[in-house]
Formats: sequence, structure tokens, C-alpha cells
Amino acid sequence: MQVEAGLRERKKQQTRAALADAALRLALEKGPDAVTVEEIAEAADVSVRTFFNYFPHKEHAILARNPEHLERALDRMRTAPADESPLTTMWFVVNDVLRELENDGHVSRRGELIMSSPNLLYQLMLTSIDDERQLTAALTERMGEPAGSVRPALIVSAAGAACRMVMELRKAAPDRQIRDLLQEAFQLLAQGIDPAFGPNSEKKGHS
Amino acid sequence: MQVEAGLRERKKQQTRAALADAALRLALEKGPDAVTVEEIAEAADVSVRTFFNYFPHKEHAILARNPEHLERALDRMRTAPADESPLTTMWFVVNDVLRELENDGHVSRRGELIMSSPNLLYQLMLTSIDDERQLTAALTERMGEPAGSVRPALIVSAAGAACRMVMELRKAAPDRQIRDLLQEAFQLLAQGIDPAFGPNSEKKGHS
DNA sequence: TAATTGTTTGCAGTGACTGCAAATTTGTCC
DNA sequence: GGACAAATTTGCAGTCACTGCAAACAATTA
Repeated sequence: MQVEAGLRERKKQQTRAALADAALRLALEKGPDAVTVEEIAEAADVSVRTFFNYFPHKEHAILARNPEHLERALDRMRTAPADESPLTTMWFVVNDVLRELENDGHVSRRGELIMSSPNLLYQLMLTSIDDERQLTAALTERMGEPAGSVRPALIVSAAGAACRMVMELRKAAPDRQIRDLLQEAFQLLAQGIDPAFGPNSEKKGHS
Repeated sequence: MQVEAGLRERKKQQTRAALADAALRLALEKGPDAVTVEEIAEAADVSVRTFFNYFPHKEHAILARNPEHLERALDRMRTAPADESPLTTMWFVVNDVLRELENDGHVSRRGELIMSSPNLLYQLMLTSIDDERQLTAALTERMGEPAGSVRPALIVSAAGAACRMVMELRKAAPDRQIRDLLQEAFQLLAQGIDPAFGPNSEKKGHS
């Protein structure tokens, strides 16, 4: 279709990037809740109305989610070697994303920013919910399970939870590497979080 | 302190309940995004400004989270028998909440409502993040682990993820019981989601 | 160049939410 | 019962996010 993008397309990319950059920069400077859309638009040299042509929310611009990430993740999942276990695939998917974010040079600052602002976290979670839906569908198929199976859905959502949890943990212990923490969490998930689990033992019941 | 609440306290409870009820009812009727705060306030016979004295957001009123739930959960966690394994404790905690919601008679309708509205889901997740923080702290202590340990944090967050995932799953398969799905998920988490996990096997690497 | 199509912009409007100060209600102490 | 203190409710003015619409503008195509 389009081998090289026309002027139009290029300008759009530029504007989008300018808005996203301004949004992230200002959010880091003044705190994400203190930035106003007006400032962002001004910094990117477009009207406020134009801002909303590009992003539905302020938060979206700050996160500036790259749709390619999800695409690549889905791809990675579909083309995974047949003998790769599902959580292993998730591990590589997560790592790919992590690596890309690191190359952006933003990973930790953006991560801190996100975890510090309810609204950002909100947006991130919303988009991850949607991502998780798609990842779940892909993984379910790959595992040859019927739609609605618990295991693939759990693998995806638990992996997501592990990622968020690690971000959270790191606020208290910034010395540990994200990757190490993640690995530990995945290992636990893989082998069992609690082998002694047993709500149906003899005596239980409590209330 | 207060053996029986004075008139003041009672009236506040009443107003709060009236607002929450109106909010839920209207949200179910018209869809959660279509309700306006003005309508809710009107239905509860107070001013808009008063609404905001009770709830910080529209969504909060619809969710009408009962702070007692968390209190009871934390209690349950602290007073758990010493030989009860951590995930088992989480299981009981989750079940308690489920049972209470069921007794409210709202569980499924509210659940559907929540899952159908990004904004509600947002609020729910935000509050659960905070709850998870507190639950993690309590569980970490109970397990005698140092602050910042991965396992207790993972147990709490994975349990939370499982709950949300089940809500989501049920949209596709409403015939299965919430409790059954949850049990299956917890069982998997307990014993291991993927025993074959191994990103460090011989040949791996991919990209 | 003229016509077409996509993008930007201003404007007007709705609705969430906040701070402030006045009015109202409730609790208390005589 | 009345006066005073403390809490609660309310109206008002204001900020900000976000939307629909139609006019202005720029890129593309014929």
C-alpha cells in the first residue's frame, strides 16, 4: 500500500510525537495531575482541540502507548516454538516489552511516574485489560484449549499482576533489579505459589 | 466511644445510603456513563455539592465500597490459624467478601455493571490497589517475611488478578459458578500455573 | 488550476469536581 | 428553653476535561 508515507502522514506522526513528548516532559516536571491539556497543546504548538484529535485523554498522551508493542507481543505468542511452555512464552513477551521500554530510556522514570499517579495507573490498567483480553485469546488458541478455559486466562492475568506488583515493590526496594524480581515472581507462579493450599482440609471453616 | 450513634451519625448513614442506592439504581437503568451526578443528588434529595461531600467521584457512589469489607479482611488475615497456609487465608478472605456481596443481592448485576464500564473498573482497581497494599503488608507480617518479599506480594496480587479474571471469564460463560471458577484458579495458582516453565533451558533465546 | 479529501481550529456547551462563605442543623451546657 | 459551639448542607463562582459542529486551511488528485 504505502511504501513511503506522504507529507500528510509524516506531519501527523510529528504532531503525535510532539504531543506525546511534551506530555511526558511536562508530567515529569510538574507532576502528572498538575499538567493541563492546554499546556501540552501549547508546548506542541497546536490547539487544544487538536490534542483531542490525537488522544482521548491526557493520560493517553503521557503514556503514549505504542500499539506496536501489543502487535509484537501477539506475534511472539503466535510464532512461539511448539515446545515452549505457555508461561515461558509470557516471560519472553514481558521481557520484550521491558527491553523496548529500556531502550526508550524512559523505563524507570516513566514507571515511577505511572505508579505515583492514580490516573496514569488507571489508563495503564485499562489498556492492559484490553491487551490481556487479546493475549488471553491468543494463548488459549495456542494451547489448544476451548474458549473460556481458566488456565490460559489465569496465566495471562497472573503475569500482568506480577508485572504491576513488581513495579510496586520496587518503590520500596529500588536496589533490586526489575528483571530479577520478575524472574522470581514468574518462577513462583510456575511452580506454585503455595503448595500447602487446601481450603477443604478436615477442620476448616472458620466463620 | 459511641455505643449508639447519635442522630447526626444516623442521618449521615442515611444520606450516604440514599446516594449509593440512587447511584446504583440509576446506573443500572441508564448505563453508568449516562448518569449524571445531578440526577443522583436529586434522587437522593440533596444538593450536588453534598454528593461530593460523601463521594469523591460518581463511580465511588455506584460502587459504594463498604470500608468494613477491608477491615474484616484484614482481621480475618491477622487472626487466621497459625497452620493455615497463606493462599488458603486469601481464599477465605475472598470468599467472605463474595458471600457478603451475595447477601446484598447485588453481586451479579453489580459485577456485570462493573465489567461493562471502564470507569467503574477503573475505580474498582484503584481501590483494590490500595487494598492489596494493606493486605500485602498484613500477609507479609503474618508469614514472617521481611518487608519487600516477593511471595506474599505475589500471593495477594495474583489472588486479586484471579478474581478479576473470573469476573471477565464469566461474561463469556455465565453458566459456570463464580465460586467454581475461583476455586479452579486458586488451585492452579497453588500448585503451579506451569510446571514446565523454563526460560533458561538449553536452546532458548529467540530474538 | 480546480475540485476533493483530510486536518486543524474556534466556539459553544456539558459535566465533573473544588474552595469558600453563608445558612442550617444538631449536640451541649446552663 | 435558650444560647453557644461544632458539624453539615448548600449555593456560587470558577477551573478543567472533553465533545460536536462548522468554518478555515492544507495536501492530494485530476
